Amino acid sequence: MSPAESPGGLATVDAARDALRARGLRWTPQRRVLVEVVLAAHGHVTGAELIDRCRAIDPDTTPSTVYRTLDTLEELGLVQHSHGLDGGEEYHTLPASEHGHLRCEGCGGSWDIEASEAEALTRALTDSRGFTVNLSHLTVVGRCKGCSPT
Amino acid sequence: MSPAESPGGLATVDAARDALRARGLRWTPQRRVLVEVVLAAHGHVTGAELIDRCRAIDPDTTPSTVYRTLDTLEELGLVQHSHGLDGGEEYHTLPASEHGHLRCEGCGGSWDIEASEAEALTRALTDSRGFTVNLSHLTVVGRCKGCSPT
DNA sequence: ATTAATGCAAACGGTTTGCACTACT
DNA sequence: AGTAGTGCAAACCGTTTGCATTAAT
Repeated sequence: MSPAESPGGLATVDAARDALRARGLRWTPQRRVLVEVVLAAHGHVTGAELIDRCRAIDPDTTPSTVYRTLDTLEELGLVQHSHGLDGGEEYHTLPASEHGHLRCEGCGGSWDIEASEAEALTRALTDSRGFTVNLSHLTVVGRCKGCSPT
Repeated sequence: MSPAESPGGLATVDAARDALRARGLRWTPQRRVLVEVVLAAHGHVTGAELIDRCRAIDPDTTPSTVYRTLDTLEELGLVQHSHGLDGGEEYHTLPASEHGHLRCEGCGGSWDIEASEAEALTRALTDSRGFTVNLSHLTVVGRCKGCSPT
């Protein structure tokens, strides 16, 4: 058995390799590069960004391979995507705890919103409408302290 | 003077015409069509959608004109855009009150979130981080009552 | 040997641009 | 007459696809 059943996140390169192989999928150099890049980013990155960073490691990186692998990783629950300020897709590793994102329109900064922080909202919506919030898809846009409207 | 100073929203075709002319901008047939369509939609519509609906009225509608006019209308504060489930741009008229959106991943349904409903969240973020939420850019994704995970 | 995955190149969809022309004021 | 706005066509960007080839198992 593995050291510990990961709660779903992409914790290490080895975990990704194991997860893929466990499903009869293959572990390739290209996938290794992408997984490394995704892990190193531990934030929110667009597909195009990921391609660039992969190319920094392997200049021969191909878009189709990256996108296809991202799809695969998402199916395995190792990464997830949401949408950024410009509406573009953004990928991020699935961390131990589900969380939302905070984006500043001024500086472009990004922070996590913990479940506890969003609880007031999620509970309000559940109570009043029976609506279940997908926290990891939640992006709150606005202005951070430093970029506040004077 | 106008009947009533609109609080910013796009209420009628005439209001749009007046707002444009007040800035030395022009009122054209194409703009009239788009404004009619946007008003009729009173929901969230993508740019592509708007183009289609405009074409239903005027088959000669051109994408560039629509997008350019949407930009103009947004500058005037008559419409605003946010992002949908797929990350695509969605336009909507600026209603009297600022509000967020609720989107169901299951059925694609869309509802408004009133300021009061989101207040718990906005206040929490303001208090703890000095972050000012842009409510009209807020889209909460999840599952509605009917589409709830069994 | 099997078949998953890659690389290429082309297509895609929505949006944006440059430029000459049109038409609102 | 003056200039904002239009229409066209081409470019753009990130993403997706088909297909023949390569390589992990």
